[in-house]
Amino acid sequence: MKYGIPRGTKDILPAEAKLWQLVEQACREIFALYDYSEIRTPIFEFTDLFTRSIGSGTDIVKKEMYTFADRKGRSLTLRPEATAAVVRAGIENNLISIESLAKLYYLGPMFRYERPQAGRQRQFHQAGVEVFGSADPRLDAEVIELSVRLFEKVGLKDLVVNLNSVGCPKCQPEFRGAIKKHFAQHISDMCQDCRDRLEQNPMRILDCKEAHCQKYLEKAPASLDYLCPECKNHFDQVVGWLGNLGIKYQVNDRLVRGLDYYTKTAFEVIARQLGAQNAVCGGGRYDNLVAELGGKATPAIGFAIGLERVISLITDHQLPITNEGNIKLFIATLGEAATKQGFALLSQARALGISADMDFLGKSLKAQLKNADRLKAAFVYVMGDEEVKKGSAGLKNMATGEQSEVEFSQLITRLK
RNA sequence: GUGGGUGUAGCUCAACUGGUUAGAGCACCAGAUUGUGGAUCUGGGGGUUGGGAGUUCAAGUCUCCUCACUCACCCCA
Repeated sequence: MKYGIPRGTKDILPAEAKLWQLVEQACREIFALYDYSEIRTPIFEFTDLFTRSIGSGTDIVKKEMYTFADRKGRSLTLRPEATAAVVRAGIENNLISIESLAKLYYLGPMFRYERPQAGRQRQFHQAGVEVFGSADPRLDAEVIELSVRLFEKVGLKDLVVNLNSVGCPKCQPEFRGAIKKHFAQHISDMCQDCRDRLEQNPMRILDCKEAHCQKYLEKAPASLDYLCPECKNHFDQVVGWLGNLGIKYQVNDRLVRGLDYYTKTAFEVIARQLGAQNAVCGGGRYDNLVAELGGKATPAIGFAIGLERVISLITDHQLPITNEGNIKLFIATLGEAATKQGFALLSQARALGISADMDFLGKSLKAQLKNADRLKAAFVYVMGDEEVKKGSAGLKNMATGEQSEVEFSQLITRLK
C-alpha cells in the first residue's frame, strides 16, 4: 500500500457512518430539547488560546498539541478541546454576559498527539455543551441530567456518574497544601510518577493506579473536606438537585480533572466495559475562565462527550441499528435502447423524490437483479428493447416476487 | 515518551520440531437458467506470508532492523 492513514486517525466507512448519523442526531435533538443552540468554531485557533486556558503545565499543552506556524509565522494549533474556542467565540461575538444566559453546544473533531489505544485517537470527536452567565447549581444538575438523558436515548446502560468538587481559588491552595503535607512523609516509598506529581500537580496523586501507592491514598485528605463555605454550599445544592431530578450519582472525592480551568463541580460519566479509557463524558464548572480569556467575569459550566467511546459501546452491544432498505427502485435493463430509456426514467424518479439506481457496469440481467437484492431495493423495473417498443415493462416487487405490467408514464405514480 | 502482544487472500483463520506448487470458510465474479434476486451445485479470479537484511541446501516458520496495528502506562473524551 502506497499511502496509509496517519496514525491515530480512522476512516468512518459507510456502514459505520450510519451509526454516527444516528448518534449525532440524538445529540442535536437532546440539546435542542434543553434549549441549547449550536455554535461552530474553527478547527484551529491561535496557540495561546489553548496554553492560557488549558494550562501550560498540563500534558495536553506540554506534549499533545498539533501546533504549526502558518505562512506569516503565526503559531496555530488544531483544537485539542472545544471549550476554550467556544469561550473565545462567545466573548468576541458578545454572546456571553452576566445579564443573560447563553446555552451553546458543539459537535466535531478534536486533535491530540498521543499514543493511540482503546478509546483514544489523535483525531477524535466530541459533542459538548457550555452554559455561560449563571452560577446557579441547578445548571450543574441540568447539564449532568442532560448527559444522562442523552446516553439513555442512544440506548447505553450501566453508566455511572462520578461527582466531585474541586473547589475554587479560595479553597484550592489549602487543599493542595494538605495533600502535599500528607504525601511528603510517604513519598520516598511511592512510585516515580507520584514523586513527580507531588511537585507538579499534587492532586493527581489521588488517582494513581500503582498498587503499591494505594495504601497511602486511603488516608489522603479529600477535596470535599477543604471546600470553603461557598463551594461547600454549592456542592450540597448540586447534590440536592440531582436527587430531585432522580439522577443517580456517586460522589468520588478522588475525581480530579486534568484541565486547569475547572472550579467547583467536576463530573465524569464512566462506562466500566470500556477498558482503561472509560470516561464517555467529562465536564464541570469553570467560573474563572471567561475572565482569564479577557471577558467580563462570568460563571460557566459545560461537558464534553467522547463520541468514539459512545459509538464503540453501541457497536459492542449490538444496540439499535435500524437497517432499512437503501433504495426504492432499481431499474434493470437489457440492450442499448432499454438502457437509454432506463437512464431517463432513473432521472425522473429521482427528481420526484424516489431513491433509485441502475447498473453502470454492463452486467447481465441476472447480475442486475442480484445487485438490486443486495441494495435492498423495494422494486425492480425490468425492461428490454421489446418493452421500449411497448412503452411498458414489468415492475417487480422484490419482497413478494410478484411482477406486474406498468407503463413508463405510470411508473412514478405507482411508486409514490 | 515507556512497556507487552500481534502482522498469512477483501474478511475470519489454517500450514507438525524450518521441507515440495502457502490452504479453507465467507465474500466477489461467471456458468447451470440465449431476458429475472435470495437456495443449491460447478468453475474462476485473487497473496512479493507488512517491508528489508541475515542464518541455512531450504524461511510463512529462526535472528536482527524497520513499519503498522493493538493493549497498557503517562494523561484524557
